Amino acid sequence: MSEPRWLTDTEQRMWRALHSLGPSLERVLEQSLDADAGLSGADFAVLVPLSEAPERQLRARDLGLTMGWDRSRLSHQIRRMEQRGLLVRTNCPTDARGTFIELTPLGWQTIEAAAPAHVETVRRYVFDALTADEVLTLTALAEKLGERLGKPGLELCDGTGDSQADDAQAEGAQGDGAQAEGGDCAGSAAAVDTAASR
Amino acid sequence: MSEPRWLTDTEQRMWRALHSLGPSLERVLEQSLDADAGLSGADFAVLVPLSEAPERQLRARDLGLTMGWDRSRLSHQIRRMEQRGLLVRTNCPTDARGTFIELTPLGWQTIEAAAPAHVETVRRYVFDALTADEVLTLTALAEKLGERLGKPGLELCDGTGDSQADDAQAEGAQGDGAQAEGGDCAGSAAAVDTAASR
DNA sequence: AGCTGTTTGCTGACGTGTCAATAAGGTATC
DNA sequence: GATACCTTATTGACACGTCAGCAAACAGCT
Repeated sequence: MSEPRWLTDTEQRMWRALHSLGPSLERVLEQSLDADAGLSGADFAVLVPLSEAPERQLRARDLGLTMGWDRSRLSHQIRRMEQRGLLVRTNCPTDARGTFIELTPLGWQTIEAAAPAHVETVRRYVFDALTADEVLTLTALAEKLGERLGKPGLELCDGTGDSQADDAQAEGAQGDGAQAEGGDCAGSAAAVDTAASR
Repeated sequence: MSEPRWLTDTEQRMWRALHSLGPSLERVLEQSLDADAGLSGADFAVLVPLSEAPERQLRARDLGLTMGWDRSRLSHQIRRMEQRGLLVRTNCPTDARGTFIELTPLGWQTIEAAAPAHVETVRRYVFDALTADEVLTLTALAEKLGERLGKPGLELCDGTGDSQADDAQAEGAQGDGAQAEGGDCAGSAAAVDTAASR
């Protein structure tokens, strides 16, 4: 095993910013969603596809596929939401295994009331900070990364390709190892990801 | 209340890509971290600051501030990790309320072994897909958004300083911990605009 | 028909994060 | 030194997501 390709200062800075972005975004959205409509992010995520579906109902299978959710997770979530009266479960006539999830009037009313505040939050915290060009740029970058991350087993694909990545900057940024005896690894760990939290 | 400022198609596309990025990233990191070292993201997040600290120990308070974690969450996490032998708790001599969290040899060995694979994962899934210019661009955008979204956990974060800046790296840890995933509302992206149209 | 494998959905157990309450040590003020 | 208040850390109850396991229903095949 060769020496790990530790991150440069520049890379580290990007990594921290990028890695902390998800939780920050999530935190803000979840909070305002709950404050405005008494919904969790998961609640909202379920309500949206249902509200868009014809008859405001979907098979549990399709709902799960749409959201990329586990069947188990969806089942638990649906059960809780059904108890709160946001939706109901009905039998699927064509497939006895299936279950239809249908929005109740309360569920519809709830998401209808929540949407304006939600979009306003998204605007205020995201789009109001970006120019039109930046939106396009960020779209391209996010989609590129998302595509790569989406493929679970993408271990050895880069060999062939155009890994144009570069390594302009030298590394060796790990200075800090000094204080820790011996192990320069302390620095290395930090180099990867001080903000490794999830 | 005026008409909500619904998202355009272009904005919606960016929103979807951006909003799904966090969960995707987390999923990949968590998975490989667990496969390579038997650690969760939270485990790793705790180990990193400890491994960098002098004497490899920190007060629970400081550790919590560094990561932007709740006291309660930290206490639970520390208890579990102590049971696994990764760290130990000792009394703080100067403040009887305090608790020192200290890395055990096993804990040190664990993170030392985990770091190389972790940084390799980050490279493969993120940096290998980006050019040097893109890294700079993404850094700027992510930092701009992150700033607006507020510091995830850390009160003192980068803006204010604090940083023990030994060397290049350092700089306050951007906590981020905050809450765990929760819904990755890919759908919510849609909702922001779709529910709007009607 | 029977056999086999897959799909669909549910459940219980478990790990983790959040919240409220608790306790105890410190600090300020009178 | 007694009072009130803040800080620090822990705990238990609860909500949520993941996992393994289950059962019923479908589909394909002989």
